[in-house]
Amino acid sequence: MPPSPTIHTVAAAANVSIATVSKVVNGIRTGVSEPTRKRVEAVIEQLGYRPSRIGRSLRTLRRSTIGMAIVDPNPTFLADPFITNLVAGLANYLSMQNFGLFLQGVKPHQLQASFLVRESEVDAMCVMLTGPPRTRQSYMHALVDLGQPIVAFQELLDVRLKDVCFVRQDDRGGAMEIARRVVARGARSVTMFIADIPWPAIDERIAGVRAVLSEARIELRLIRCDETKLDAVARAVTDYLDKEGAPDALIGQNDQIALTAMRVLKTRGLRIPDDVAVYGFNAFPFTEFADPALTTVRSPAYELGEKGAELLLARLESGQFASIEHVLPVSLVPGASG
Amino acid sequence: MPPSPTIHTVAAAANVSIATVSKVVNGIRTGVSEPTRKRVEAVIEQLGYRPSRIGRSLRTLRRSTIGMAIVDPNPTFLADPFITNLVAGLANYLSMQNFGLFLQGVKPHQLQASFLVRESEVDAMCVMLTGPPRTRQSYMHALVDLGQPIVAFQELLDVRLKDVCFVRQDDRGGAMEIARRVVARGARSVTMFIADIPWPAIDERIAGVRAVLSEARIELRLIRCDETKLDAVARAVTDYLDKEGAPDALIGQNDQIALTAMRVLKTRGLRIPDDVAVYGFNAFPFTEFADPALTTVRSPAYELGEKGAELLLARLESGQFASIEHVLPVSLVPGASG
DNA sequence: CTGAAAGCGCTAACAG
DNA sequence: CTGTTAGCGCTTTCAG
Repeated sequence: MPPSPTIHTVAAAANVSIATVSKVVNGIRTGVSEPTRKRVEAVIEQLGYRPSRIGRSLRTLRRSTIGMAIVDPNPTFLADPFITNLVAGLANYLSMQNFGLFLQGVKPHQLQASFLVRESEVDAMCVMLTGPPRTRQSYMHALVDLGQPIVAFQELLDVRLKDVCFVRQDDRGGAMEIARRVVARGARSVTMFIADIPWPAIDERIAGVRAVLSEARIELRLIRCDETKLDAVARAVTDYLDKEGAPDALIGQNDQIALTAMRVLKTRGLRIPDDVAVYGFNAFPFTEFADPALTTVRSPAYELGEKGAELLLARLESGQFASIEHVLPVSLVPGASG
Repeated sequence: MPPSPTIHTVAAAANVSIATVSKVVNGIRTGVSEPTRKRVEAVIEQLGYRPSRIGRSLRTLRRSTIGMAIVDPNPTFLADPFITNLVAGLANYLSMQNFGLFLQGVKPHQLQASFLVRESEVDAMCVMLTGPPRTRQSYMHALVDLGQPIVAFQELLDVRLKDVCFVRQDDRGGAMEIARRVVARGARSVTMFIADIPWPAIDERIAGVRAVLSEARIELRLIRCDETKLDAVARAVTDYLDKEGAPDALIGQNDQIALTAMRVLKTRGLRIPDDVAVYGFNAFPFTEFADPALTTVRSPAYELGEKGAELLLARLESGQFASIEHVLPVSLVPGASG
């Protein structure tokens, strides 16, 4: 296979200098005559010349590439539709602006060893973290030390972190809407099933639910389980029903948990929503498979990705983030489950 | 913000030449004394020096980056769990070998305009295509013309395409297993719901089902619908039941279709599997939400991604693909739906 | 309007 | 063992 043509190959073939080729490639209208431009363009076409982003980057010191690190102990780090949609929004917005997306799933303890951190490759970073608060914080610090702009998704604002922008959805607000529905139904006992590792977004949801319920003098019970394993969730729900009986309302931290709970409730012969009202969070397509349709909250995951990209590119342009936090609204998706 | 330290900064601070720094950074044991190494490493640490992949790439003409183009008219090009798992497998394998993944979702008519095609940025490409056969073929040719190695996922082998490796799952075999179950149940009428645009993997599934059924002298009815819209699927199923009545067995091209069909059947009061046996394809987690559990086929999507990465890296190393096609087996996941 | 030349950060061959 | 040097492909300034 012959080596790819470079700007020199093109220049030689078109009998011009590399400077002229560069101007043509970059669409610089001034300083190159129409005949010359035509000739160069013809040669480019004929040779199949593709400018090297590497060469350009080295010269301009801009890489036009954003890194996205998804910290997740799970190898299938893209499994969650929330992340998936967010990445799609991010990738699409970047693409439109001719920016590339460098995607990497990284296991919690490997972040430091990842070349996204160890080597200099991208103009800026996006992160989606998991794990307990202490660990996440140390990740954020490690990332900040890189001296690159960062967009952190679904993290709570930490003003001590410089050149970081926090982009998240209004989890608290969404949870409050759910809780208001619970209250309106007249539920007296409410149980929420949540992941067994702390997560800022989930804490927000809990806080939102609690705020509304406590005002109505309704107690909230919290049950933790390994939300990544559907059978662990099912077991937790089963155990709960055995020990405590059925609550009036059951809230899942996300749709997967709610749907799993719904199955368990149904096998017990409990009617939804008459015996137990069920609520989820995130409103992704598979929610539609539920029967009855799940009452949930739509996550603007795709829009979060887009917004993160937008803010990051603006930051690269202007030298600083316009704002250090951006919260997108969520909206209730009423179903028949509660 | 001070500019990032370069190899020169480090060399100056450590009182050595840039060549020595380079050796230390790249772990070249020979030709640098232990004290010098220590000193350089200390400076690197202290300055927070991160070698630039750009500089290295320019020099070595290797970018250590693979591009993944997902051609999809849908902006949420990552929505399908099959693709999601495949990308995760790809990304993880590449990461382990210190390769980066450049991810891009591209609308069908935009492939040529994408910078992954227009500019030279990656060492090799992976593609996941959609669309009618003619179009896909033209995409493949456009990609081949780039003169880069390509791994095409879920495409049928085309020996005319040079330096391309086709990585796919045994869709036909999986479909045959499903069909054998259908036959074993004693079904006489079988209907398969499929996407309204042709897709090689789906054609394989159809062919597999048909092969087994025809041997048992069972006719297969094919119904096309817009599989990307769940309500379109539901409507197609409803229409079919109205016009033709319930078949003994209903096969969905994928789990989403099967689950949607199941809902419709249930609202009609049809029992599954007694009245209608239902089968899906791809076995992703949400299948578990179904009641009864869906009989389906597990897709080795993650493994496809890994295998593609492995073959591509080996190709980069050796100069040519070891084999031009790689087919991974699928396995039946028996459920209670048929 | 066009071209010569410098230099972005790095590796590798070679000289000392 | 260490340093000097020549580019890799490109953009940009400046001179012609």
